[in-house]
Amino acid sequence: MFCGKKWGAQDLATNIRDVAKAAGVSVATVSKVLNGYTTVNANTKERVLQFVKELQFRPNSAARSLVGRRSMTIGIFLTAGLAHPFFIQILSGMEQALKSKGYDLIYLAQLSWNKEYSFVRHCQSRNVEGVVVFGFQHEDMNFNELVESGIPALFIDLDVREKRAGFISSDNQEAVKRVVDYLVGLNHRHISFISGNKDSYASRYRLEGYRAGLADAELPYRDDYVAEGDYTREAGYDAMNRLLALSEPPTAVVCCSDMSAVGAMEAIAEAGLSVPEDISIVGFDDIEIASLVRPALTTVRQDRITIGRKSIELLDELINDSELRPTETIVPTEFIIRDSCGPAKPKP
Amino acid sequence: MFCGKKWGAQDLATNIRDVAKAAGVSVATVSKVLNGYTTVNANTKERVLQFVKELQFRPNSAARSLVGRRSMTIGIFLTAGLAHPFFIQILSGMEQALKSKGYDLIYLAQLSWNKEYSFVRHCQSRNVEGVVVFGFQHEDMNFNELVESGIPALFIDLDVREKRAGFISSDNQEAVKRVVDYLVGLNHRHISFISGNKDSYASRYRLEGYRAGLADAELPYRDDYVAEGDYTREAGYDAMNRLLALSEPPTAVVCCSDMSAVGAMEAIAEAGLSVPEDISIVGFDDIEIASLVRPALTTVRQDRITIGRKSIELLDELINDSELRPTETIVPTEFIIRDSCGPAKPKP
DNA sequence: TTGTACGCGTTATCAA
DNA sequence: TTGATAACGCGTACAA
Repeated sequence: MFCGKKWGAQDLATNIRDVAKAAGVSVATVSKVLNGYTTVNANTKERVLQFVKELQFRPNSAARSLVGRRSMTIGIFLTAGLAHPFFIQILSGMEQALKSKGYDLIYLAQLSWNKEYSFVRHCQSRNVEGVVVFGFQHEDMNFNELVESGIPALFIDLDVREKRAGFISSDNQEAVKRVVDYLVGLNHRHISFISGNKDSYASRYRLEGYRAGLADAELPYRDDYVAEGDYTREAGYDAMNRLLALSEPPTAVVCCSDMSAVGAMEAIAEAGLSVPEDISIVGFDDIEIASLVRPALTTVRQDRITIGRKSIELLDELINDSELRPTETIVPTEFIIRDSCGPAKPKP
Repeated sequence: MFCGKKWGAQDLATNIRDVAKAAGVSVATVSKVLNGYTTVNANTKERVLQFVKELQFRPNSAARSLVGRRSMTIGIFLTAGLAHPFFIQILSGMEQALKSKGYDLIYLAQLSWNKEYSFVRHCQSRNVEGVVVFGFQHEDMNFNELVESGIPALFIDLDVREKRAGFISSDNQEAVKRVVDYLVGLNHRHISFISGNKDSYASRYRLEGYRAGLADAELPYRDDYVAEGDYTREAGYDAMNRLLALSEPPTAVVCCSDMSAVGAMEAIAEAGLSVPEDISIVGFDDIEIASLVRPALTTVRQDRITIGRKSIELLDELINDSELRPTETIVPTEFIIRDSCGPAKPKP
């Protein structure tokens, strides 16, 4: 059976009254000291702080958020679950900022998609001050409810410009344009694109970059050179097979993720061709696998640490300034050249 | 500036009083309905539940935990940070159990190692009901404080048997013994072991398994065949180079992680040797990379989903039964045979 | 400069 | 079977 709120035999958690008693002042004074009021005598302040330290006092956050002060809690809202290979790197970036801003991170595990459940209500019941959202589309359930709730929200990889909501993403368009420029410089004239989920924000802008790169080189845009994927290895494999079946297959392929690039390379190997001699491949993300695979993958590195850190910093601004206009932040990428690209084969 | 606790123009969060008013009953009655008391009329119960649904009422968890009821919050305590490649898979397993038990997960980001900071106080101030701990050693700071605090704790990969604390891990010893048996079956007589951090719990028991396997095959244990690593690729690379420098290098190597196996394979390739023709390699974990690398890595799969799920289930038991004796749980592993092992070369 | 007293939203006790 | 009310720990007007 559950045996009360505390864990030990007796309640050991010191509260503000213990500190007040020890320091010989009132609880109000202790509270003022802790909340940075200047209307308190330097000596008493000193004394109070000393006992706070001695008794290892930490204000109970439940009581604190109950009286209407801050809960110092940020929620994360993920469609893909915590273990998403890309998101997890973002988390490390978030850690630093969370720490320096003093937030703890709460993962609302109860998330479910049935009608009874409301993510917003869940946040409210937890007194969450703001949320980071990842893996979302505009059409998804709960989206409007979230945006309209006025809970400060920061979206990763989804362009949301609403009151109290901002977003952050890599410079997808510029990144892919640079990749195409690079391939053009290697004399490629038949360049394909394997997309991510077709209406995901990131994939859309990467496609734009692809078109811009072609336009810049005065190369025609061909529908059949764009193969739809969904960021996965399997989708990359299938997409590549479709491209190989064309009467005039591409000599270079830009993929929307490293995993789909790996899948594409497998398809190429199965077709008896080789990378980069026959076909050049470029990935996206620079996950660990990119440098492990053979040939090592030329790819676009997303600065996930910065994305994570900035997410929290921006969310913190959104929380602290209710009048802030919608913010959007684009994080530069880095082009990592390894071994999966080579000069285009001269026409036979 | 910060503008009050709520996000919108007015406070929209319905509370228990709103529900009571709407249903024409007292707050006490609503509370009883919500907490499963049977001393409430079926009709009123019905009415109350209807308005709870209609108003989308969710009890404020801060208020709830303040009055001494449960906070439904579980903390995680990691030395390695959230992005640890192994831990992240465990998280997915935890998700399911958290959801079904009704917990949310809080990551105490403020974690720091200075003297002022007390992890236990942090948990108490957040009313955390229990913690999952990963990446810890017995000697680590805060360890005693945590164990003595009486906060229910579940350790992953660390053998802790204390009041209110239990642990879970893979069957490390058995797993490695089976690997050695397998290699012996391939006629290997010179089998090395690349360890993880030498005093980590997992590495210690894997070493035991290695010794047991050798003993079983009546093969001598040689100190110089055990190379210390720390689970990383770099350490695996270095360790392998030390093994290759022996006057009688091993023909098979058991590694404590897939990443160190990858490092070892790189060292072997650089030495002009090949896997598995010259040297057989076995990894541990079966992370995604294991199947991507060439040759695909033969390895031990840890059932991370089960480890994660059981962590929460066990912790839940620890939370709900203060008299529970220390629990320990060993999760079976699976031996995954791929392409990195072959028969031992006959002596020249 | 300090202290008293009320309220935050909920649960538990006890009287009705 | 229901309702009034005292906690829970803290922040903050307002009084001293």
